[in-house]
This record gives sequence, C-alpha cells and structure tokens, in this order.
Amino acid sequence: MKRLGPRFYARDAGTVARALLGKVLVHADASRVTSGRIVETEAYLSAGDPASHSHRGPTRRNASMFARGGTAYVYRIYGMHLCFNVVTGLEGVGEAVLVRALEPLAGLELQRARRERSDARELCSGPAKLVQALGIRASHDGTSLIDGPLSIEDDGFEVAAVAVTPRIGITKAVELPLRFVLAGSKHASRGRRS
DNA sequence: GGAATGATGTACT
DNA sequence: GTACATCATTCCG
Repeated sequence: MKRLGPRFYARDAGTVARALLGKVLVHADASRVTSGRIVETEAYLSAGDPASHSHRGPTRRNASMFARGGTAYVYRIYGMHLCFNVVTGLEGVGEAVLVRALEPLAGLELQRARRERSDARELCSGPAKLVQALGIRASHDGTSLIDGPLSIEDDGFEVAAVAVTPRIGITKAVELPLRFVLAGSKHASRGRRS
C-alpha cells in the first residue's frame, strides 16, 4: 500500500474521478483503522458546471474546495449527513471528486458498529454512509490527504472495466456523464445503472 | 430578517 | 415507489 502523492491529485476532476476507482480510502483514527476500496465517484467541475458547489465562487462552506489538489472537502447536506470529496487540480481552481461508495476492507466490525448495520453492502454504499462507516467528521474538512488522518492508497488492484453515467441526486447539469462506477461492483450506491 | 434548498438515507405502503 | 426527517448556508429584499 502506498499513499498517493500531490501529482495524482493535480489533474482535472474528471481524470482523477476515474483514476480513484480501485484505490483505497483509509482513515487512521487513534490506532483504529477503517478503509474501503473506492467503487463509485462523481466529478464536480469549476465554473461552467452549475451542479458544482464552486460554481458561484468561494464561500465559507466551499472554501476548501478551492484549496490545492489532495485536500479533503467535507460538507453537511440535508441538515443531517456529511459527504466526503477529494479536491483536485491547482490551488484556486475549485474542482473536486465526490466519493459515493466503497467496498469495505479494514475494520469491518468498527464500521458495523458505527453504522448500526451488519450487512457489508449497507456499510459504505452511499456518500453519507461511507462517511459514517469510516468515522469521517466535519473537522476533517480542509485536511490534507497527503499527510493527514485521511489518505488514499494504491494496493495494486487492477481495474477491469468502468461504467460512465450521469450524476445522481442533482437538479442542474443532470445529463453530464461525470459519474464513474467499477463495472459489476456489488457495493455501489443505488442509482441509475448505466 | 426571512425563505428556499440541498452531491441523502431510511422507513413505510 | 413515495414520504419525510432536519438545519446550515445561501440568496434575496
């Protein structure tokens, strides 16, 4: 397992969204490690993508989305859930990748306890579910994936095939093909198939 | 100051 | 498939 470095993240969000499939998201929390393989992502672009939080420029909420690639962007949605994003590109650009689903790997019992669910498919099969299963908190917003508590690692997994579809749960730019799914994964969120 | 709105999840019919 | 919980942020006046 080797942690991804700055150059991996310093590309456009669409490229990084696809490249993240098969990589492993890890949270090392006080010696308790939970992780999962990324099986579903969505790219959110800069100005010109009306579905992106960065579309209207920097605000207090989306400030970390304008940080350098390799920064975590964690925000609250619907008053009760958190979503985790990977910032991409150069500082000031405002692009990010929403991680929508993982295949649970390390720390399964802790993930089950956090989620209060036992079925492995119910642990990380959605953006707010995986945040809960890995113990990601609002305080992780703005932290570095390169040398912080959250990291993304390459364990040599080979991606066979990728499905590309429109993004889920948005009301603008509904048709852009910016969602990427590991073909055949049983751990993706439920949404449009392809 | 006030109102609308969400990159969702769960339960229920 | 549909209903609804729940609230910070954002935008408008």
